[in-house]
Amino acid sequence: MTLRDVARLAGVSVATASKALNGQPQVRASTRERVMQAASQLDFSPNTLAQGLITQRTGTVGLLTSDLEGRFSIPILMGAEDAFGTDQTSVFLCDARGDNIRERHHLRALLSRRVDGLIVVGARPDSRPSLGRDLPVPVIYAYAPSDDPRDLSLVSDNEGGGRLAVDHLIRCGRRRIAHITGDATYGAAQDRARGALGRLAQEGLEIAGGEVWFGMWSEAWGRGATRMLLERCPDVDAIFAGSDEIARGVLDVLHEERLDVPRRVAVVGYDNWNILVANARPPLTTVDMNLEELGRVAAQRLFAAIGGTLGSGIEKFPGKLVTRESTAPLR
Amino acid sequence: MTLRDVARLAGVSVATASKALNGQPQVRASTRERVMQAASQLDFSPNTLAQGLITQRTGTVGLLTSDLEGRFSIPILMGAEDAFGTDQTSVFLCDARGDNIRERHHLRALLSRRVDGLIVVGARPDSRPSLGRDLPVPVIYAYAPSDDPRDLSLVSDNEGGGRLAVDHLIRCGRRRIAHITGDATYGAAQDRARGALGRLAQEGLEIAGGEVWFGMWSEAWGRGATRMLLERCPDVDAIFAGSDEIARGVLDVLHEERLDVPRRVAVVGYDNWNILVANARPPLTTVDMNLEELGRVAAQRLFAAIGGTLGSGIEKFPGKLVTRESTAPLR
DNA sequence: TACGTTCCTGAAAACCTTTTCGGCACGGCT
DNA sequence: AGCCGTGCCGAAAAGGTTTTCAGGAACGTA
Repeated sequence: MTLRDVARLAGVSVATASKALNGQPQVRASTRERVMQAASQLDFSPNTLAQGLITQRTGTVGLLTSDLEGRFSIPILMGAEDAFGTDQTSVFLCDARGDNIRERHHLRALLSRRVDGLIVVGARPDSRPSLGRDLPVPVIYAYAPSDDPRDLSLVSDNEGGGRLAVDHLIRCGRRRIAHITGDATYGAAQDRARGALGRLAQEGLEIAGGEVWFGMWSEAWGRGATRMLLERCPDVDAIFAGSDEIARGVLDVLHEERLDVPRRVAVVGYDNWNILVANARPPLTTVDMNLEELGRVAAQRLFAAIGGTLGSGIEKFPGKLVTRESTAPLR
Repeated sequence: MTLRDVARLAGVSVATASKALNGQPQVRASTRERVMQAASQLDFSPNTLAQGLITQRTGTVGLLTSDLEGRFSIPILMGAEDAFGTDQTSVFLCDARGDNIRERHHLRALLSRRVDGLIVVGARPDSRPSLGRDLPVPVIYAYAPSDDPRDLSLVSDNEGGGRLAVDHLIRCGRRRIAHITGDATYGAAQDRARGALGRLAQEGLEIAGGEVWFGMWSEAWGRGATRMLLERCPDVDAIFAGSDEIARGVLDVLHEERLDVPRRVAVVGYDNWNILVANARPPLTTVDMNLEELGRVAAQRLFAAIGGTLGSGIEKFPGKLVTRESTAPLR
């Protein structure tokens, strides 16, 4: 099962066998053919440890995530896994469970396995501590940016997403647009709200209800806020929810109040979380953060940086609006 | 950064340095101390590739999943990751996207990386093709069993889960219990139904509505089936739903019909999918498949089998009932 | 002093591959 | 005939570690 066996079967030296299998030019075509045949006959596959030891490339990367159960890591992880493909690169998955010292442990383990690079996926879209600048491999931060601006971070453009949602509502002819969103301590909530307000201002509109409704990332808050909103501003004709969960709560109350969606009130969510949007009544128009794409690009950037050098700063990824039946033009 | 550097700094040979760091007995205490000091001073961490090359143990395992986005792989993956810990073992994550040839590719890559073992996580609870018996490393199938009974598979006990749910409803004093569930081609749906019917028979009860309602794993089906059920059997006092999604649909219709949950009708779901059960009105009693535990045990079994040998057959894992407000004793 | 023990240390082989470089054979040229 | 160039192949080193085994020192005993 080793190269030596292949070489013996083909009647050549290991050196020649190696060159034959790796497409090196200094080997006669007929010899190469014999080696290839021997290799496939023995079902030979090279020991990547030995390869890595000598080439100083392992063809592995570490994926350091902080919460696997969180729904944001997964699409990014899939995108990255996808981009690396099965060809050359394998991915070490490490979940730090949000624990800093576990993260250091994982980091240490990954480095001693000589990974070629690292992708760090945060749990919340707010910035997280840098792993440090003195690592022997390139590092890319995804979703949650590093707090060190010299690192390279890829994040979702929340402000753009908020603008996108409101823009769509305006194009649907809505004029009394409210915004119900989650925890105000989340940068993402602030950014989405800023984008929404910006687009409204551009149109000369005020936010319906007089303010952005910050609260929690839950259906219950979506329900509660909607009731308060309807009391203060009964003629609202569109609600932009800061998450699909909140949007579900919003829909629930509108349904109870017999306010037709989308004819009377249009609703836009955020996240494009399939289980929520597909089952909603009616199916929910929402902003998709394009996380798979983000993961894919992270992988590509990392791949390009291996051996070379990495950029720095925070790169924002635009989301995209996915329209379903919860929004429609007025009449 | 290599062992040679450590040895040089400590004034010993690499052999002695290796033995000192690995706790081998044939080294004087003072010498060991010097080596340890040198190692920590240089922040030395051994090259696991070289170690693996010589010890024939890489301390890595492959996690071969068929659908990452599926919600079932993730908890299992977390349990496994958890059990391996950061100490010795790292996990290669490979997602085959349900594609058979991609799976073969990944398998080949993992073997050439000399993983010490494999965990295969299926997408559906039905059986899947075996990877074969002639692999050089132990393999454990999780969630979806292998179709070869000589392999070792760890799966969730769906029949037990169905029994558990109905048992709880009976203890709550319910007598007219219905079962609305998903796609009849899923073994899991059949098993849960069998468990439910078995427990009912044991109590001398018939299923309310006269039959198990098979359909789809969606809220919409939950709503539709509930309407039909209420028409055929208006005095139903409990509904066991085959998934939390379906249960959400059930709750929705009961809410519309002003049938109080749990006083008038009790509802039990399946999966304990947090986003759905926590946000439900009222929060949903449900069966938790204990998938993290399953993943954890899979990892432990695999770890034990490395070097040794593995059992075979299908091992079932009991679920557990998580009670919330959607069920309560009658009066 | 000579010898056997015990304890510790280091040289070297091994794991498997890649890559460099020297060498061999052969043909063509002067 | 002697020389050079070209094309192909193999010996050997390298990568970093573990493990075996031989040897040296110190010590006690005869």
